[in-house]
Amino acid sequence: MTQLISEENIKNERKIQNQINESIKDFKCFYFDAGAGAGKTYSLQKSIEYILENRTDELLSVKQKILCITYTNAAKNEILERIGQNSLVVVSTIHEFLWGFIAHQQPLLINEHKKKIEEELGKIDDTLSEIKFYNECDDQESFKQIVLNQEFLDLFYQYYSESATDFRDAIKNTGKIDEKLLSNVSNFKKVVSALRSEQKLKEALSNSNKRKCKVRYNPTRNRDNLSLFIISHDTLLDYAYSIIINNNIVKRLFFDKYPYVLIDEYQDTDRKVVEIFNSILDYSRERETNFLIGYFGDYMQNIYDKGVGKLDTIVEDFIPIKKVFNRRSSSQIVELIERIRNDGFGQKSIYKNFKDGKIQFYHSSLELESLSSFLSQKEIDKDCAVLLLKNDKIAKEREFENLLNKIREFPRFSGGNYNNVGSEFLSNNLQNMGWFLREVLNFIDFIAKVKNEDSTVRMVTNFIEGSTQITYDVFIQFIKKVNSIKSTKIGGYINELGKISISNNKETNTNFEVESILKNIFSIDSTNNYIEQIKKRAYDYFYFTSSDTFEDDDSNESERDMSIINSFFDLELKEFLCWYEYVQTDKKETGINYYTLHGSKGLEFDNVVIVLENTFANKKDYIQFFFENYGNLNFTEEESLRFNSVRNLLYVACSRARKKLYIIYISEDLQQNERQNISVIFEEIKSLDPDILDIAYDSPES
DNA sequence: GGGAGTAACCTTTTT
DNA sequence: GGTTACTCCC
Repeated sequence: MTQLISEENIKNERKIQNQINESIKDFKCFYFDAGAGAGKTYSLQKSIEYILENRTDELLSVKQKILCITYTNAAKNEILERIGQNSLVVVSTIHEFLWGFIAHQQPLLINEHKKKIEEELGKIDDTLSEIKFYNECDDQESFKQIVLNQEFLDLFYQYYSESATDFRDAIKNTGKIDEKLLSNVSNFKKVVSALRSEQKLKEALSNSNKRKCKVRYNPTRNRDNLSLFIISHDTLLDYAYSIIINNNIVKRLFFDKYPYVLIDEYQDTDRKVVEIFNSILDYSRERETNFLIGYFGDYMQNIYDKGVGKLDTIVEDFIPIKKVFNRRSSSQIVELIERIRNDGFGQKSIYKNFKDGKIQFYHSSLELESLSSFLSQKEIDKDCAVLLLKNDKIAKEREFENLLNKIREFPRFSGGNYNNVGSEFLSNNLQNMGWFLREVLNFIDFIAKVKNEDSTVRMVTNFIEGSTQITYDVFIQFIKKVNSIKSTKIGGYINELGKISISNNKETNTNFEVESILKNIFSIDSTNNYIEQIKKRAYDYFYFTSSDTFEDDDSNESERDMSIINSFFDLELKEFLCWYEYVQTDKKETGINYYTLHGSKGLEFDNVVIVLENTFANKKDYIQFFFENYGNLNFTEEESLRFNSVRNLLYVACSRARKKLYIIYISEDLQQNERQNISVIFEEIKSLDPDILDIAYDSPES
């Protein structure tokens, strides 16, 4: 059934776009708020097209461009796809753009960098002064000399991650450190690390005036390395902010070049970015130059801490434009998400007749034993997404749990590097994937293609050097041999694969080396003992924590503890295949898509199943807090932040559904007010507990 | 019982 | 890396 839009709503929608167009025409800055599924990106696209239709000649004659800022590369690509290539439109992520804009201002950047280093040195000073033993140290200078000695540091970092006792013993055995300084190991570590960075930063500072010194932006790693003049995302914004705010010439360069700036998903952009644009706008007004800023977004979908969220108090004189129509969902869903946001935004379905949606809320007092039996019971198998809070649970459902847990044992993913799991292992952006894991993924890609009967010959032979010369006979022989590999473990599998030999007596010039596959994928050079070489690479990757203390890794190779590496290669190949399936994020029309609630942002499905649980974000009542406090108006600032973050996440997740939405809430028992509020939002509460009749949970009225 | 030190545990996502 | 949970000792 096609959904129908009334004449009136078609008109209403057009009116909204006209409002935007008028603002653009008159250079009146605006912010456009539209709910989930309203078609924000479409409005943005139309706005760009409007400018192109009316101002192309003008832009061309003064060599100006339209600037469209997005938050993610994915969004950037989508917009580029929609508007097509056009030299008058620059579409860019905010970081990419700002870096392009200030990268060549090296003197200014170096200046910022020096300030940043000074700041950092100040922080180090504070840290040191807070630690008692160092403060009371009679001779700090000689202590410094002892611990900053390279040999000492080598030992220090070698034992850094060992238990406190082992670490203490190792340091004690050098005979250089008085035992009483080691009574608190973590403080000792803190002091030595602080002194080490202090030394490096001071060195960097004294080098900063050299000509070759350049500040560089590294977008692939979210960490500054100030002593090497490398900055990352947040620091880039800091520098850009300072440079632009304080330089009218730079501001003028900006608005002379880009008279129209449109910003997508404004709620996610950093507050500093808004302030940068505000300062440019102020100066353009001073100079009486036309300059337009338009924000497009939905503050209710701000689910990351850094985003600016609501704009009204930051851009007070901007025209607010709002769209209440929802183009995605059935009226049931639209009404539900309106209740979740509960701020009177007034969303409504744009359709006359899209009223066959369905919402069911289930409570379960125990963790679900089998999600799949729930799914099959509900007979949802098409265009469906299951949304879970944690990556752990996704790994479990997708059956690569052991792989995930093994990964977390390595230094690269444990301790302070805990967050690397997300970016380097679970990232659906292959560019961000860790280098060794990318090799593994590549290998799995090869296996998957060999195993898949639908693969073309080309898809498989792409992995083989000199593959153009392979005869069909040889190819079939090869596939057969690969498919008869017995080992179910990845290490064993690689081993057997490396041993495959293809008899090739017909054509002497056919150059087919099975080993070239492994050589290519894992960038190894010698021709034997593949698995050992690959394990060596694995070690280099998994044990390199990049905390810039492990610059050289020619640590005694014979001393390397390979036990975890070995158990990594003892994992079932199947787990790797499941992981591979998961990170290939292509949405499946049939079958079930798994995402985190966060990761579902921007997507849509006919059917959505959301599993909610309370242990999340270091809380034991993450979801409960929202249900208990729904409608509460007396929040402290902290409570309000907490409440909003759950609300926004639920809003994002629930608004993915077009037709059917199932919520499964896992919570030991429901409090009275919690139950009441859930009933207000979702109406009926059903129980998934086997021994409880549904009726016991019906809403109070019934 | 409390304080100090250590070990264990942890949310998501993007740039 | 930051917070919570445990353990040890006085």
